[in-house]
Amino acid sequence: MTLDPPWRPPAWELDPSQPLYEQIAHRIRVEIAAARLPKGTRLPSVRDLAASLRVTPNTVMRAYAELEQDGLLETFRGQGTFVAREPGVEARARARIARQAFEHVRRVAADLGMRVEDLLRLGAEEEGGDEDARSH
Amino acid sequence: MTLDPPWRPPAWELDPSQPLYEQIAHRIRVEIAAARLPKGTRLPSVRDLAASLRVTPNTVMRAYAELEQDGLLETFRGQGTFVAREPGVEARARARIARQAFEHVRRVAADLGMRVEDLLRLGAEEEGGDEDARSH
DNA sequence: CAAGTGTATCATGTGATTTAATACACTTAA
DNA sequence: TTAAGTGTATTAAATCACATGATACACTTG
Repeated sequence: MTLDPPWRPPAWELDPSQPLYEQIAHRIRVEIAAARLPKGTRLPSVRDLAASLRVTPNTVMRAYAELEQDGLLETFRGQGTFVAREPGVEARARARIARQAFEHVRRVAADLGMRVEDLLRLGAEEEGGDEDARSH
Repeated sequence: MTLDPPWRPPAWELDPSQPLYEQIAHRIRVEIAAARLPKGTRLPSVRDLAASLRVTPNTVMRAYAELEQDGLLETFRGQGTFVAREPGVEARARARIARQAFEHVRRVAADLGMRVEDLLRLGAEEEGGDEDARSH
């Protein structure tokens, strides 16, 4: 075999209380968006990544499937899973993430009746503060 | 009875795939942060809100408990649940939400190796666009 | 053919969430 | 005192998404 040296994922910690397959998909999405995963790059096989993450192949499958659904990946039976060659994948992935982030703060700001600008300024000021301010 | 006219929640839809008690807590948190729920305001009784949301009293209890834990509410047995009188509740609630929102975009930007400023600018441009841009 | 790909389908287990039904402790008005 | 309305606690059960584990199939390449 040894067609292409498959991309090797960086050390991953799967902690946060989010579905495993979502975490996996998210990490890959980010790697693509950040252009650290060039188009055409071969991903680890479902079984390999599963083993490396101490997870079931089924779970990795679900992550890959979601990303293929998004058009970020393309798979070929018997060959492997690759970052989509379609032009603009990185840009699309990046734009998508950026838009979601913006809409998030947009909604929060609207809920509070604030402008996005002011909300973020306030949030930045609170950096590292608060913790458990109220002594109760 | 009829001590105080308890605060009447606006029409609520409990759709998003988040725990019910989290959704309830979030809505109240926002109302407090936005100062639409002044300190000392009496909330609907656990049973009333539960009935109005077509939910179990247990679920509302959990939401109230979480907010009391955060110091946003204070409860008195036999009397009811109220917005904490402690000075600065609204500000604290608002600051907390703002900080979380900021840290969110902060992390996303870091993941992409972008500055928060640029991330949001990009996200704002994409407003309403994309949808399902890739034709696959 | 053999080894390595993706894919599909089960049955099963697990854990958080939610329901439902009670029961208890307290406060207030009648 | 009584009754109605508060919050609170407990228990059993149902549900559901998630993840596992095992197995089988389809395909590509050397």
